This record gives sequence, C-alpha cells and structure tokens, in this order.
Amino acid sequence: MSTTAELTIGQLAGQAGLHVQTLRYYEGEGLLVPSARTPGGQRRYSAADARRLHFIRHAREFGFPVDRIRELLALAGEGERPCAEIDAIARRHRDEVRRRIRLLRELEAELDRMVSECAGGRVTDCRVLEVLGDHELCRADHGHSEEGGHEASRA
Amino acid sequence: MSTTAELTIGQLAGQAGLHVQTLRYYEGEGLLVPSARTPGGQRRYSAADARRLHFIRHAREFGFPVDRIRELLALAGEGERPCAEIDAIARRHRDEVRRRIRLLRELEAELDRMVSECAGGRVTDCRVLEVLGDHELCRADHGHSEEGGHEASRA
DNA sequence: GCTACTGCCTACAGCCACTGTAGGTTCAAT
DNA sequence: ATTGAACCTACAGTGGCTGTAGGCAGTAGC
Repeated sequence: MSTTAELTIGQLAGQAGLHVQTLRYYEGEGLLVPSARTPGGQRRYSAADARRLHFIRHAREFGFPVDRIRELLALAGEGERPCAEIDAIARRHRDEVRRRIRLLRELEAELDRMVSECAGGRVTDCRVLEVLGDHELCRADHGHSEEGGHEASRA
Repeated sequence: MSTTAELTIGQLAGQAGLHVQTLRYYEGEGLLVPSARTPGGQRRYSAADARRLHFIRHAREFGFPVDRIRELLALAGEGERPCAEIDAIARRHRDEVRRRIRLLRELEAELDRMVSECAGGRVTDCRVLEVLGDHELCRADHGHSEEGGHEASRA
C-alpha cells in the first residue's frame, strides 16, 4: 500500500467523524499507530491508516469492544488462515447482543406494567414506588437471572 | 418507624445481595446514610434503612441510574404530592429502554446477516471483515441515527 | 525574519456504578 | 488478654472515551 503519510490527526478525525482525542486513545490502545511523525513530533496518517481507522470505527458502531477489535485486526492480517476465529468473535458478540435484548425486553415489560397501572393519584399511592419497594410485585425475577444485576443497567 | 439500629454493614449487604463497598458507595452518593454509628465509628443500619436499601437495589435492577433514584427517594418522601413526577421519571426511563432495544435489534440483524453470509473460507475472503471494512455493505446506517455512535456500545 | 493564529503535543482528571486493594482499627468471643 | 473476623478510610482500576491545562509546531501574511 501507499507509504505516503499526508493526513494530520485533525483531518483524519474529521474524515472519520471522530474526535482527535479518540484517535490518540486508539493509538494508546494499540489499534492505530500513525505511520509517520513530522520532525516536530506531529502525527501523519497514510491512506492505509485511514482504511484501518474506518474499520475500527465501523466495528465500534457494531458494538465490538476495543479488545475484540484488536483481535480482529490481528486476524485480518493473516489472510491465508481460515476465518473461523473471526466468525466465532462475531457470533459471540451477536449472542451477547441477543442476551442484552432479552434482558431489556423483560425490563421494558415491567416498566410498562408499572407505569400503566399507576392511577395518577398522590405519591403515597403511587404504583411505581410500590413496585420498586416490593420485589414480590414483579413478574420477572430480574437481577437473579444471569451473572450480575449490574448488567441490567449497562445493557 | 423503628429507630433501633442493629444491622452491621456486612449483615445488611448480605441480606440485600450486595457488596459491602456498594453500600458505602451509596452512602457517598447520598442514597443511604446509616442511622447510627458505634462509638468506634462502625455503621449501624435500622430496619427503615434496610427497606430504603431494598428500594434502591430494586430500582437499580430496573436500570434507573443513581441520580434518578435520588430523585425518586426525595419524591417518595413527599406523600401528599401528586405522583406525576414519579410517573414521568418511570416513563422516560421506559422510553430510553425502548430506544436501546431498537438500536440493539438493528445491530443484531446486521451481525446475524454478516455471520450467516460468511462461507467459512480463508481470512482474505471473510464476509465479516468485508462488512466491517466497508460501510456501504450495511443496510442500516447505524452510528448516524441518534445523537452518538457511542450509544451503540453502551446499549 | 517576525508575528499571529490555528492546530498539534503530552499528561492528567472526569464520567458511571461499582470493584478491588492496602494498611490500619474495632468488635465479639474465648 | 488475645485472637480473628469484620470493619474503617482512602485510593486505584474498569471501558471508552471526553475535557482541560500548559506548552510546542506549522503556516500565512507582513
């Protein structure tokens, strides 16, 4: 590929729709090291760097964590090997997304029920507070399924 | 309510299925201040404290952020006022959950398509990498809908 | 060559909701 | 009086950025 490195960090960031700091963060994480620096120390990116960044950005939009993207980039460099590992990463990620959807749907149903049952009276009679205060009023046993109740909030 | 404060932090944490540090964190956040301390400085929680913690835990399981829970607790203390504000918080949260579900479903569809189209050959021909490398191959324009591409990863 | 200005540099703090660690103190039982 | 578990405070780390402070590099006009 071309070894000319002409893009500044600001130009590349603008092109990718990312912040300049994000590119520096990716560099720190080992995802994208600029192919050159000026004598004064400023980063210069080549067209190959730009393609690599677009791959990274797209993978992030797909929700792949940075660690997975690092793996994907490493595997992508070994063109002759079978792509089973890449598929496995993608499949695992899809399954994780499905799991989150499942959890969120249960949550949505509970929230919906809670909201729709509230008659709109005074706070002392509020159905929302009642449900939040008493676990028995829930249909689902959220926070006991899966590994961490923590997941529900992130998801 | 009872003003006897007999539970240690470890006992209450165990009862609620939370870590001791989490209770101290909630205290720092102003959600749950123990109603007493021993002369030696150890926290002691009353039955009212325990009820408050169970409310907090349950609200967290519902995915309410700590700031919202602080509001809910404040509103819950004003029994005579109308519960419209509480309903609004719950409804807003439900809508946010719905939004995340929508985004995740689009994501899942893309991931699924990507995975199912891969023929299982070599890395150079991998459909997964191809899609990640070229935005044009996507059906959805993720990362351009909503405010931040950042959302997709959190969700 | 000088100045002004923008954009770049490093290093570090902050976000959220915890979790984990280090180093020391208190409590209850023996 | 001594042990040992549980407690205390204070701080660092998680992920994926974002924002700030204080200074240097590069370019355009004079």
